[in-house]
Amino acid sequence: MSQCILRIALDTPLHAVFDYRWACEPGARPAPGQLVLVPFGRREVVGIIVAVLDETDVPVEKLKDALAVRSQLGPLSPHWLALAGFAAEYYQRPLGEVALPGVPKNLRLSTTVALDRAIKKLAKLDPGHDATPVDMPVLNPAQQAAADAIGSASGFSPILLYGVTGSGKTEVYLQACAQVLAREPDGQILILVPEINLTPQLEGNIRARFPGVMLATLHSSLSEGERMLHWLAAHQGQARIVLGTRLAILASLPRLALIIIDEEHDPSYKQQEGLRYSARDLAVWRAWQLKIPVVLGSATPSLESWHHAQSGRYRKLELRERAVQQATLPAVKLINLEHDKPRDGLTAALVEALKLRLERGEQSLLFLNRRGYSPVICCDSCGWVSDCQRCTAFMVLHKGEHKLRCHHCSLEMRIPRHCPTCGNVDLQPLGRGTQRIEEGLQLMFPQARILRIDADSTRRKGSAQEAFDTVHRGDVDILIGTQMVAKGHDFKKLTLVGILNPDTALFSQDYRASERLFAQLMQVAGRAGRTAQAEGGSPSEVLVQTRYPEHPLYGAVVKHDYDRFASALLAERRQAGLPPFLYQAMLRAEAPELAKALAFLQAARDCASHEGVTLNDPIPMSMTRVHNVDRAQLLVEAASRPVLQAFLKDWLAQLRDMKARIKWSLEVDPVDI
DNA sequence: AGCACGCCGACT
DNA sequence: GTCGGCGTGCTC
Repeated sequence: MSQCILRIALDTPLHAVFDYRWACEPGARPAPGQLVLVPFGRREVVGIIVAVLDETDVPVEKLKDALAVRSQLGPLSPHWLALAGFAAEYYQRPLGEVALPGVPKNLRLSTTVALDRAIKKLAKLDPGHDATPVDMPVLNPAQQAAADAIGSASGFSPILLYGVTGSGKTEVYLQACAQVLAREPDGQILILVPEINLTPQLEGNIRARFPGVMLATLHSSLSEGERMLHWLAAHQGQARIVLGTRLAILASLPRLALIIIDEEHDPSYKQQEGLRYSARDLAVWRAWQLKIPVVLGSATPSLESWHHAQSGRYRKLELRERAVQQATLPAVKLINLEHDKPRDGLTAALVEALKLRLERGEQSLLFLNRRGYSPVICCDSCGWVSDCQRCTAFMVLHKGEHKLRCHHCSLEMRIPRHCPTCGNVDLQPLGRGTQRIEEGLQLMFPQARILRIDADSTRRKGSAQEAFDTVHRGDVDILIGTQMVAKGHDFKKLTLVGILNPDTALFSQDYRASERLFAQLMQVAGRAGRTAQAEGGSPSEVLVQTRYPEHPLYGAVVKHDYDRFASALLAERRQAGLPPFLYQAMLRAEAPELAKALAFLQAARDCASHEGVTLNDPIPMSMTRVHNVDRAQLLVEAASRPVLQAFLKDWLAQLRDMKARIKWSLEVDPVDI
C-alpha cells in the first residue's frame, strides 16, 4: 500500500492548511473537495481536502494519519473550492473558516450515521424533473421583456432589475426561472432573499408554480436534520431551485445556471460578524466564475449596483408600473412638524388621515424605527439621564414591563422611583418609541383595533407570523411597527402609511445613512396601495412627519424618483472620494480600556508600509463602549481594489506576528462607519 | 477557536 | 488536602 499527502482546510482561526498522511493506491486517491475526518490537537474534526500531494515539507514527526474520507459524499466541485478560496482571500480569513461553517453540522461529526441516513432518504425522494410551470399569469409588457431578457441571457450577465415596489418583480423571477429550467434540464437556480421569514409567500409561490421540481431552502432557522437534507439535495443536484438567505451563497450547487438576488440593496446581505462577507458581491463573483446570469432586483438599488448599471457593466431592466391594474403608487405628502405641532407624536394631518381610514374600514400603518416606550428618561431638576452602566448608550424605558433596558448589552433594571442623584420623583420619558405611540393611539381611538409589531411584541417564536396573519385577515385597523413591518408584506387593505420620525438619519455621520433611509422610506411607502383601488376607497397616501420638508431626500421620495436621488448621491460620492469610487477596509480593536485599543491601532498604523493606500487616524467608534469593552477603529482606503488587497495581505500577516494581546478584526468593504 | 497544562486562592 | 480561576501554548 502506498500513501499520499492530503492538504486539508480546517475550521480554525489559524491561517494555514494542514497536511496528513493517507494510505491509498495511486489510482484510488481521494479527490480535492472531499470531506475528511482527521485528528487535530486533542480532538477529531472534519475538514476539506484542498490538494492531494506526493510529499510535504512538514517534518515527519508532526505528520498524522487522516482517519476517514467521507467517500459516500461526492467531492465539492473545483468551482466551489475556488469560490471559498476567493472569499477567504478577499476577506482575509483562513480558507477553512470560510469553507466549513456552511457545511451542515451533521456532516462534520466523527460518526457518519446521519449522513448515511440522509443519503438514503434523499435517494427515495422523487427528484421531480418535470419543470413545467402551472398557472402562469400573463405579464405586462415590461415584465415580459424582463423575464425574456433574463431567461435568454447567456454567459456572465449581471442584470439590475430595477422595479418600483409592487411592480411584480417576483413574477418576473418566476417566469425567468421557468425559461431556464426548461432550457437546462439539470440546471439549478439560486434565489437569495434578505430574510426568509419575511417572505413566507415566496416559498409557497415557487412550490405552487413548479410542482414537479424539488425546492430546497437554506437559512439559519432550519433544524440540523432539515439543513442536512436540503444541503445534500443541493449538493447532489436534485434540488433544482434553492431559496435561501445570505448563507446560501456558499451552498454547493454543481449545476448552477442562474442566481437571483431579491432586494439586493438590503443590508442583511452583509454578514456583520465573523467572516464579514457580502452575499451579493460573492453572488456576482460566482456568476462571473461560472459564466452565468445574475439578477439583482430592487426598487432602490445599492449605489454600487446603480453605478455599475450606469457605467454599462450591469444591464439595467426597468419596471416602471405597478403590476396590478389601477394600483398606483401612493401619493407621498410631507407634513411640516414646525407648522403642525404633534400631539402624542402625531400631527393633526396624520390623525385626520387615520380617522378617515377608520371610517372607511381601511388599514393604516405607522412606521417608527424605535422600539420601547421612550429612548431615555431624565430628571427635570438635576439633568440625570438613564445611561447604561456598561455602554455608551441610554437605557430605554419599557413601560409595560416596568423596566429600563439597554438595547446593546441587554442590561435591565427596574424603573427608579426617584432620581438616583438628586432624589426628585419626577422622572420624565424623553422621546417616543413604538410603545408610547401605541399608548397615545389607544387613548385617541379607543374603538380602533391597534396592533404593534416590533422585536419586543414578537419575542415568542411564531408570534410574528401570528401578528402578520391578524393583519392579513383584516382584524387590525392601525398597525404600528419598526422596520419589521417595512419588508415584503402585501397588506391588501392598507391605504395609509405614516412615517413618524425619519429625520435623525439625515444628519448621520455615516454617509450611507441617507441611502438606507431612502430605501427604507420607499419600501415602507410601498406597503400602501398594492391592490386596485376599490370603488369608493381612499386613494393611498404616505404621510411623512418631518422638520425638514425642504430636504432633497424627501423631495425625491415625494416624486418616487430614485433615479435622480441616486445620481445626485453618486455625484457627491465621486466628489468626496467615497465608495463606490474608493475601496475601504476597517481595522477594529476592542479592550477594557479605550487607550489600549487605540494604542494597538496606532501601532498597526505605524508598522504599515503604504503605497497607494491611506491609513486614517485611529478613532473611538461612535458607540465607544458596549458591554464594558471600548472599541476603536482605523479606516484604510485605496483607489484600487488590487492595491488594497495586496496591502491588506501583508499588513495582516504583520499584525498577526505582533501577537498583541487584544481582540482585533478586519472588515473589507465595511458598511457601518 | 478549542483544549490541556499549570500554578495560585477558598472551600468541603 | 482538592476544586477551579484563567494565563499561555499548541494544533499537520
